[in-house]
This record gives sequence, structure tokens and C-alpha cells, in this order.
Amino acid sequence: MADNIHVKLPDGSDKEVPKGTTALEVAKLISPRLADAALVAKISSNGDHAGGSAPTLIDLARPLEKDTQLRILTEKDPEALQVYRHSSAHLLAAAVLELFPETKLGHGPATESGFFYDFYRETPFTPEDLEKIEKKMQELVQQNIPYAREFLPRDQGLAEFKKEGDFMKCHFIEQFTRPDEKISIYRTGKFIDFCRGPHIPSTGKIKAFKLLNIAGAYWLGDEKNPQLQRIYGTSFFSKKDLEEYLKQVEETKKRDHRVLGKQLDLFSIQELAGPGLIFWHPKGGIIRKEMEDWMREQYLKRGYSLVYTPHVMRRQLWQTSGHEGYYSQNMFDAMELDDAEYRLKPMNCPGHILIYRDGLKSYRDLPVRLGELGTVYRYERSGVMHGLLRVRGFTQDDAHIFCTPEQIEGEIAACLEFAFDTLKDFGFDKFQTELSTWNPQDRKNFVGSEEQWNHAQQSLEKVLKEKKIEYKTIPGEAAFYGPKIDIKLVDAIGRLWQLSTVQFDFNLPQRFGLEYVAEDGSRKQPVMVHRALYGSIERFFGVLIEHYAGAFPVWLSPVQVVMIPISERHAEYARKVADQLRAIGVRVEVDARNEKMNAKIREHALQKVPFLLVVGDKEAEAGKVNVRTRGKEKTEDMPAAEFVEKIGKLIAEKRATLCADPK
RNA sequence: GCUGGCGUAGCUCAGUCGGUAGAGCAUCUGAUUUGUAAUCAGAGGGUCGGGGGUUCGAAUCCCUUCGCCAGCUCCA
Repeated sequence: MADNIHVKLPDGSDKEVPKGTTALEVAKLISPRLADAALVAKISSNGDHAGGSAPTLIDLARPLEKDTQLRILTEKDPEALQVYRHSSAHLLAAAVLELFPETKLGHGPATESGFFYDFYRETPFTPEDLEKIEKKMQELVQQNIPYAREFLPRDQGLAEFKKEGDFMKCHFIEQFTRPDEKISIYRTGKFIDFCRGPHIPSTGKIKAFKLLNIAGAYWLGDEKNPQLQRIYGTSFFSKKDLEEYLKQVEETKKRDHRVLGKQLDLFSIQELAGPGLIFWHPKGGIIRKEMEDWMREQYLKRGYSLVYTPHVMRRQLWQTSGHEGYYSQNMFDAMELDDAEYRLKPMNCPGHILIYRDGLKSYRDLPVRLGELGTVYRYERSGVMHGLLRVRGFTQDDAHIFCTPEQIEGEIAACLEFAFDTLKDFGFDKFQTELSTWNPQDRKNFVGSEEQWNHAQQSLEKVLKEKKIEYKTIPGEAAFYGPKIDIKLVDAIGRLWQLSTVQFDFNLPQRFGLEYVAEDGSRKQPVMVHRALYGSIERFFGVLIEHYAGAFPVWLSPVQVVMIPISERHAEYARKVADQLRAIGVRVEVDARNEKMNAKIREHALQKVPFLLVVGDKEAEAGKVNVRTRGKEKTEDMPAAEFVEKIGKLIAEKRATLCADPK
């Protein structure tokens, strides 16, 4: 029959139904249980043409007009959760309008872990309001109100929203639709939203949700615009999932490097000294020393030279480098000295350039690789500081490579190798790589010629391909002076952190008139590469703390071993073993305090010390130690010499685990 | 910088209506000499973030300033 259409289901079967049948009705034909569980449908045109059209999600209530492949999505489909959360956002908006009808609506999408809705209202919402809103949402769920879709002529829709004073909705309609179009509206009780959907059938389907917090957000993300109140929430298919999520949030909080930094006495930030400035305490200091030693050793191994440059330099230098123009809003103010004005350095590059420029370079000298653990100061706006991750003073493992155009690909390849080796040694093994390129249309924000950009981007790309590194290209995200490769690492709980970066620069060599004498005796401009692998030692440390939740591998642990003598008479033996450990460079303490062994174990366990060695009569007589390994329930006895050998090996190999054998 | 919240002992936090600042842990002293996550007792410790105001009286109410937290914007 001409009025019938064919609906192909995921199991390969085919149903012939009248045109205009809804996805929900098809679900009912399959099974009432499926219809009950159904949340949203996914369609794509039949495979007459290769592949068919891209799949789209649609409301269950939408009539099917032509032959299609159909999949009914339920709680088992992750895509359905996105829709469910978007519908949760509408539920939130509906509740807010019931309680505070004067509120104007922005937009309310699903996010990675929940949803939000933006509101404009004179008086701010309070935490108590949040509770009321949540209760109202609960009521609306009880009422099981459908998410009803309608189409309105654009003018009529605009008029309706304008009447309500919903200036933001009007903006969206004008922005996203054409005058001749009908606009899509969803109605949930009194609440009407301009929205493409799709949505779940009705509010009754929402089983578990929670409003989390209120925060400010600029209208259209522009800080010149008025600020809206953004209410964040999350929702899940079951109470159990929601509780699990909330528990996970708590776990993440426990890993917070600011909390652990205090508990483990690693670092502090002092109000008297100023925000965004880090004080490294002895225990953090040891870890920093390990990081610095590691990096300096690698610099030398890989053909870098170590340099040191001043922290304040004349303003004129920053004018030459262009930082006075491009970067001054991020620099500390100038300070007047008797001869000139000086500024704290926000970057190390100009310093390294001056070293390069101090003396004529031959092509035989290249590449010149100048590395420094360079401390820089940047003025960050007061609201953006965050523990170790965003600070005003930090130390970069910064190096600049000056080379010939022919050498560039080899240098880039070596940098990437160096970067991955670094991250791996610190216990990270998953990465995402990004190539940031320019936007040829946006000449204002990118210096250099088209030829320079193309050449630079091609060489970066070539290296990535040759090294078989998977990467994403991000157009328009390059630095103004050249394209770059960023490496993001994935931490123990799956979060991404951007630290390592390798950047091309064709701006500074030109500004400083850098040159080298080529084979034919002519003067040529070297190519310059900026690269930082930790990025900032502070930030890298912060990420390390969270990655390990404070339980560092032995080689990084501030205290690697604590000797616990059972009573006073065992202290001497404990000291003897400690001396043996110290002799091979182990950081060991003897806890001979007049405390119970249990209390000592508890304390050092909380400090996440990798090994606690209990020694009493038994051990002292046999020359043994009783080893309590962090994270292991059972203790083990072994000769002191064996433990010394074992820990020596763990440290030398920078082993990420506490076991001597890999498996 | 913006919106909202918060700031009490070294730390974590309680403090009702505006009416004499509290607990646990930590610290110090003493006792105890200990077998795998907190021994007992006693003591000391406070510009209630800073400044100003209202009041007979302010940790509490108001103003202001600094700092912290969440988010936005911006970034290594």
C-alpha cells in the first residue's frame, strides 16, 4: 500500500506500518515492555544509498513519514542519558518558573556529567531556593507532565516570548532560525521553551536528580554582558547511579591537591605573601628536587645546555620582544630603578634569545638547545587562581631550540620523544595529542607569512605521522607566533591535563634579528622552537598529587621508609638499619618517640609512607625487618640486607608500584 | 575581574535570640616501654581574617577591605 512505510529494526526485521505511525507505537508493536522503557528514538534513512543518512534522535511521539531504520533507546543507551538530562534541565526551568514566574530564561543543555539552566532574575537564588526548586521538580515529576512539541510560525513564537520579556529566547530564535521557518517549541506545563529537542516522553520518567550549585555565567559567554545565574544539577536513570556519582565526587575531593598538600605538608600559599605564590615545604621540596634532577639530567643527556637568566629585565627588552604590546596585561607592573624601568619576566624566551645572540653562530653550531628551569611571574586575575594549577609565580622547564630549517623535523621528533619519555617516567601512560594550526582568515591574530605557516604546519604534521602519533587538528588554536603540538595526559581517574607543549616561533627570531652563517657564507635566520614538558613544575606537581592521590611512587616519596622500634631498647637496631638505607640514598626516618607502635603505624600510614619497618626483639636478633608495604594488608619478614637491596632497585628504576617484580 | 557562598585555636569544626569563646585532633609536661591504623592524665594555646560603624553590650547586625571556595571569562 502506498500509505504504508517500512521500518527496519536493529535485529534486521522489517515492520510495515501506516505512514504517520509514531516511534512509540512501533515500540508497542514490538513489546509493551519496550514501549514502557522507551525514552527516545533514533532514526536513519534506509540503506538504499550507501550508508543512508546520519542517524538522528527524535521524540517517541514524532510520526514516521517515510521508510526508515529505527532504534528505540532505553536506559541502556548512553545517548538516551543526554536526552534525559536535557529533559531534566527543562524540568528545572519549569519548576523555577512555577516558583519565580518573573525569571527570564537563557538556555539549558545537558553537560558531560549533568545539566544546567541559565536564568536572569534581579534577586539571586539562595541555597534554600535550590531546595524549594528541587521539591517543586519532584512534584512535577509526580504529575508526569508530557514534553509536548509544537511548531509555531516564527513571528508568532517571537511575539509570545517578547510578551513574556524573554529577551534571551528571542535572541536565540533570531540567531538560529530564518524568517520563513516554523520554530520548534516544547511545552512542559506552564513552561515553554524554544528547543530543537528531542525529549523524553514525560517528566514521570525522571527518576533520580539533584541540584548541585548556583554560579554566575555571562550571557553568551562574554564578560561585557550581564551575568546570569546558572543552576547546575545532575540526573541519572536510577537513585543508585546518582549516589554512585555523588560518592565519586567525594572521592575526587579527597584527591584534591590542595587538601593533600596540607595533609601531607607539601606546600602552602600564604595570605601575608600574596595569592598565587607557592611555598614549597620540605616534603614538597624533596619531590621538586627529584623533578628538577630528573629534568636536568635529561637535558644534558639529550644535548641541551643549561642556562640561567635574570628574573627582572629592562622594559626595553620587553618592547623588543613584543611582550609589552601583546602580553602586558599579564605582566607585573614595571618597577622604577635609577637607570630605567624593569619588569619581572613572564616568559624565558627573550633571555635565551639574548644568550643565543651573544656571539656569531655558524650553521655548524646549530642546533643550539638552551634549557632552563626558569621562574616566571604572570599577573593572573584574582578569581582564576587555583592551588598549584593556576598561580602567579611558577617555574617552567623551558627550553628553546635554534636550528636550521633542515633540522626542524628532527628536532620536533626529538622533543615529542622527550615529552612522552618524561610523562611515562612519572607514571602516565595515556595521552591525547593536538596539533593547533592557524586560521588564514584571521590575519590579525597570527603573525608571519602564509608560506611560513604552511611550512611549519606541514613539518609538525609530518613528524606526527612519521612517529605514528594519533592526533587531532584544532584550527585557529595556534599561538599568534606559530603552530604547536600539545600533549594532554590522562590521569588515574580519567581526567585530561594539558602540560607539555612544543611550539614553532617565527616571530621572535625576526624581532631580535637572529642569524647564523650558512655554508655559503650568507646570513640566515634560524628557526626557533619553544618547548616545555612539565609545563610548569607547580602545575605538574599538582597533577602528580591528584594522579597518585598523595601515594607517590617510592622514588618520589618524601619519606620512603620509617623505622618503628617496638620499644626503647630496639631503637639502636632501628638506627643501624636506617644507616644502611641512608648509605644508598634512601630517605629514612627512625620514629623512636615514646608512642605505641599502633599510633606510629597509623600516623605514617596516613602520611602515605611507602614502607614501615617494625623492629623488635625477633628482628634485632635475626638481623631482619618486618616490612609493612603501603596498601598491603600482610606484612612480611625479610633480612634487612634484602630490603635494602629491594628498595634500592625500586628507586633506581623509578618503579611506579611498590613491588620489586613487575607482575 | 564578575556572580554567589565562606572566613572562630596549628588542623577539622560547634557556637541558639546580640549577653563571660567551646570540642576533638595536634602541641607541651608527667606516667607508661608497648608486636601491626589512635595508651592514660594534666597543662598551655584565641586581634573570632583586617578596619570602621550601630548598640549599655558584637564572633553574631551594617559598611568596607583582604583572603578562600564554586562557576563564568582568561591561561602553563
